[in-house]
Parts: sequence; structure tokens; C-alpha cells
Amino acid sequence: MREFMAITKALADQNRTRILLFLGDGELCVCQIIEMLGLAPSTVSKHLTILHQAGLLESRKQGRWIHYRVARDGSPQVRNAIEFARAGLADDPRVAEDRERLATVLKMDVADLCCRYKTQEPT
Amino acid sequence: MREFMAITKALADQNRTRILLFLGDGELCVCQIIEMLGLAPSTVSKHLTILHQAGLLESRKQGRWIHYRVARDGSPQVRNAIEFARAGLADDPRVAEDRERLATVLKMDVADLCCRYKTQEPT
DNA sequence: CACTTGATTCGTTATTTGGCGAAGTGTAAT
DNA sequence: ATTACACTTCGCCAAATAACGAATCAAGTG
Repeated sequence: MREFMAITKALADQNRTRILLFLGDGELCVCQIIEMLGLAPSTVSKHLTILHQAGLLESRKQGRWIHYRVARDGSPQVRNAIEFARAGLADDPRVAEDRERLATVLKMDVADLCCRYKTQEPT
Repeated sequence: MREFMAITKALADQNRTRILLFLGDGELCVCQIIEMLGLAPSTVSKHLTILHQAGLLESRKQGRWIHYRVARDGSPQVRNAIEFARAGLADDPRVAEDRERLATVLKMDVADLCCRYKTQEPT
């Protein structure tokens, strides 16, 4: 029950579900996820922590960067949850939008991204 | 996305998930669900409304009683969610406890239940 | 009709949650 | 070593949420 509630609570936020979906089978560093969501770094970090603690994400530290990806060796509950989210939102317009936007973000220089989230762009 | 979020938010509460599971394939009136959860009628009513609006439950009015059951003709998302919850908690001790308790509640006279939830039992 | 009664809605309260910015951590570069 | 930087933690605030009791609604019953 503990695990199930952690998972459903993790999924019960739109931004967290978006993260899970646009990660797909790839890997993104935190600054790229920040760029995708357009939220404050601290907020995104918290979301990532919640997803990670629920077992939905795994992380990899590489120098100063931390890369997140969807958990590959998750428990049955975790795997079911991921499948449930993917199936339910496969055709969602918001998710499609994120997929497109991801292509753009991936083309950006990571260094630019990381700098950008500190110095507020003038819009 | 709307529907998905409604479902995950509905599942993101332990009491609501319990309702979904101990309903099983049967039907219970609100006073029985109140007895199962041991919460105030108004609270339970709200939980039922949330589950119903998410499409997870259907209701049937019979005289003064309202019977709830798990939605049979739900959308794909709804069906997946129900399956996800059932699979994830099939072996959960809390759920097993509820299943046992349900047997007791089903043996009670419904009229007694409905009276009881107003006049706080001395235990 | 008045009365009871099962269930919901309303109003309030306490807790949780999502968001931000500032401060802290740890790692690379200078 | 000092600085820069990627990320997290902390402290705070506003909004959402779970809980309750009181009031209300709806449907039998006397």
C-alpha cells in the first residue's frame, strides 16, 4: 500500500506526469527538464525527488550533472504505473506538444540551458 | 490529460483506493461504505463523488439508498486504472483486512448501519 | 401533512502540497 | 585556493485537500 500510494501521489500532478512521459526511454539532465517545464529549479528538483522516491525514476550522476531517466528495473507496481501512464496519455495533445518541444531542447547546448535558468530571460 | 489527472488524483488517497478495492465486483450502499471506513458521512460522500466524477464508480438510486459499484462500462483509461489498482494491491494486507471486514459488514442489517452512523457507538 | 432518514452540500479548520527565492553542497575549471 | 556552476535543501507563502458538524435535500412512512 505504501508503494502504491507513493506512485499514485507521484502521478497525481500534471508536471510530474509530463516529466515521466517526455523522458520516454531517454535520459535528460535536470537543466533540460527545467527548460521543458519552465519552472524554478527548486520546484523541479522537488518533483524529481518525488518521482525518484516513488521508484519511477532513476538517476545517474556525471560530474556536475545529474541525469534522470525512467526506471528500468522497477518493481511490478512501478512498471505497471509507467505503462498505465503511457497508455493513457499516448494520444494526448499536451504530451505531443512536449515531445515536439523536447526535440528543440535537445538541440540546445546544455551549457546554455544551465546558464539560462539563473539569468531570467526578458521573456 | 484531464481524465488522466482526475483518475490519478482520485487514486492518490488511501481511503478512496480502499473503496475501489473493497467494492470489488459488488455493490454497496453509502452507509455500508461509511461503516467500512469509519469516517464521517460527509467525508465519505465527498470521496465517493470524487471517484464517481473520475469515472471509476457508477451509482444507482433505489429509494432512499444509493448504491455504488465499480464502473463497468468505463473508458479505456478507467479500465486500466482499475486493473492497475487491483493488480498492485492484490496481496496487500490492508486490502485483505478490508475484504474480511466486508464479510462482517455484509451480515449486518443495513437499517442498523444507517442508524449507527448517527449515534456514535460507545466503542 | 409532518416526520424520519439516507445521502449530499455547505462552512470551517488543520494539514498537505506546489511554487518561489535564498542559502547550502559538491564538483569542475581557473 | 578561489571561483563558477549544477543541483538540492530550507524557509516561506498561497492554494488545494481531507476531515468534521450543521444545514439541506430527497424519499419513504405514520
